[in-house]
Amino acid sequence: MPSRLPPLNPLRAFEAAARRGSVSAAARELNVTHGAISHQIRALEEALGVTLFERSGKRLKLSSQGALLLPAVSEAFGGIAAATALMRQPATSGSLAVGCVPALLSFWLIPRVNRFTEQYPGIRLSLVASNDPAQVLSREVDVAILYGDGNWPDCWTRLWSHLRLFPVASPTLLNSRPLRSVRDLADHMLLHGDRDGREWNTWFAAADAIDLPRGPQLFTSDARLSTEAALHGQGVALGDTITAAQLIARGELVVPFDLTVPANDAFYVACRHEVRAAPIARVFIDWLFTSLEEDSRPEPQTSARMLLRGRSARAMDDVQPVSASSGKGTAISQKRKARG
Amino acid sequence: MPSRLPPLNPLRAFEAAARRGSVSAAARELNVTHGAISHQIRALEEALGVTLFERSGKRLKLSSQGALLLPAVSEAFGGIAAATALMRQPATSGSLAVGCVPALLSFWLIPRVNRFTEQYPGIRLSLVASNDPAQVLSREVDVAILYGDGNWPDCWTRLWSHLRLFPVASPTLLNSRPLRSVRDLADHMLLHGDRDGREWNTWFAAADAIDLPRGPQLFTSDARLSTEAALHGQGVALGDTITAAQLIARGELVVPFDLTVPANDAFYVACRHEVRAAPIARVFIDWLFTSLEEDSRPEPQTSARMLLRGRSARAMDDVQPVSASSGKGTAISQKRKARG
DNA sequence: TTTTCCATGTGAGTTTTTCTCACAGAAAAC
DNA sequence: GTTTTCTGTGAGAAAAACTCACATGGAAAA
Repeated sequence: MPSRLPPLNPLRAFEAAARRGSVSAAARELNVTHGAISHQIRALEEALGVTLFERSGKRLKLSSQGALLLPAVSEAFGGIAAATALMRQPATSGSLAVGCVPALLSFWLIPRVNRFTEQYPGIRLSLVASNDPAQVLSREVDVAILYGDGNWPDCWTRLWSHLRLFPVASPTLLNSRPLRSVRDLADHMLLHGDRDGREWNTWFAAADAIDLPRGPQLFTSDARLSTEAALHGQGVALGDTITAAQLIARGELVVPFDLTVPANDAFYVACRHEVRAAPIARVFIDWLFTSLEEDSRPEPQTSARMLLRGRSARAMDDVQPVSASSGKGTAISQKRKARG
Repeated sequence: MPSRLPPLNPLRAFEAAARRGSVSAAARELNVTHGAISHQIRALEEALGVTLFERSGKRLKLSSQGALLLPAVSEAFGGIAAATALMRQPATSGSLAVGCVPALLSFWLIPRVNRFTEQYPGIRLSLVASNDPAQVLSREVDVAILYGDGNWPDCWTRLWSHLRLFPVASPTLLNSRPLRSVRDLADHMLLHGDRDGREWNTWFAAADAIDLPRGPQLFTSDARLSTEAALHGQGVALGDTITAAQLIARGELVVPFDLTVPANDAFYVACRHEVRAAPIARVFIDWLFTSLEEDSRPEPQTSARMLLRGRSARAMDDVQPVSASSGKGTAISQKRKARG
């Protein structure tokens, strides 16, 4: 009766040799002689009763049976290596790859990340501008802040924040070409952070201005670009209280109208289950949530409401003021992939 | 510089002990002494620099660090075991445990299983009468034919057959006490294959006889028992074209009315993903589907329709003949767990 | 064509790992 | 309280892993 598992050390030698395509290279990797690898491969072939390599010519070539075995073994050892690497790794040192929606990365995370790195100097963050959930599973990133509906199977996922959308523009632009009513938007370039103008359509619908003639339009692939264009006075973009909050607070962007539109989607934090269990990931995720709370506690409530109230006194034309109904002020919403 | 992988044999001992929650049980499983397991766990803890078990009381309890490690290791070893099992196992030899709904097992699979075993004499089938999906995951059975809605997570699942229900009774019984109309059912014992009479209620509703007075009732835990009672002339049960088809074809049961009722649930074939990949499971599953096709091809279409048409000529009272709408004849439906 | 380099295979001997055995203490069951 | 069952431990035995030295053969360079 053969045991459930093959001899594991010979299996390790097989995996290294197959991956490297060379007995000598595997030997070097595992810090043993080539003879040891050769013996181990033979031992495994004998235990399994199959030929794992074709031996024709100087170098080994994987047999069809060996090719069947390699993927499962590679994955298995990969999983073990990752899990034990986590065990060896102290809670507050090591590297962490973080994926983040581009606009959020530029306008929220990057201005704040020094708070995290100062608190955890042993952690080396690697930031990736991306809204691709597949990068979580493929291990390109360890933790991701994604914009979407949160339905990513096989991941640990938690809602980070809902959003609301509203128009933003550079104060310089609005000084030279004021926005007194929604109709005045036709005099400005509309800056889209999505490719089909869905965000702006949603806002116009809520403003009962879906059929209003529009001026020139600029379409960009993500909200970071449209926001940057707005910052440069190119036109009016749709912002949200999270990514645009600091820009608004610093007066780099102003909010001409009181109307906000809730997004269908939201920001979520996601990671693989095994990563969620790692202390280094946990401290970063905890930091994300507490940072958001701190942002939404005394300061952004003040700045967002003061700001929007200022605008409503100036541009109350056919857009009605939105009742500030919650202590969190007007949450900003946005369309899927548009915040990306 | 620690190697990429921890010592693999100690890791195997850890996994077995953690899974079993017992050093002695792990020792038995791996065919070594408990002392060997104890040493190996210690060696692993030393190599990783962590404590994997809490040692308070008699038995081991997984520590938080151990709990971090176990899932990855279990999965890794599961993948290796599956891959190597494939290598060792010829396609048409070995043992396969099959779970099957009791009625289907007795009246469909057992009369046919010789066809499979004759075709694959090297395969040793083990049959279990059960409709419990948990047995698939817990490895008590390798493949299961289950009656339900097909929603069993973590399993490979494929629809095998939909069903329709209709009354069946022994010809001997009907000779002495004929069924000329639905009202005549009150003169017979109603044989239930479920505990709440839901099947018969469904059929009576379709027959516009939900309020018809009913005679004596016998409730059984599964359709095999109710069918067997019908075979013994105890009364009228609800049958279906799959489990009752052969009985009907052989004249052991007759169908007094033309009305059939579709089931909410169906028969599904289910197995663990790793089992699905095994050639031995694949040949059995393929055989199941081809056998069903062969059953529904020329012969059962003929026998089922001839049979039902015979009844409609005899008992057309207030039950209207069902239009034979498909080449597969009248499919038989039944209620969840009732076919069990 | 010959020479050189580099690859893997192999058997015997050495080292390391795995395992057994016997004893021990403690917890749990009776 | 006694008995059973559990895990831990050190020393020694057995098995696995590894080294070493020799061997063969393929491929590239001269």
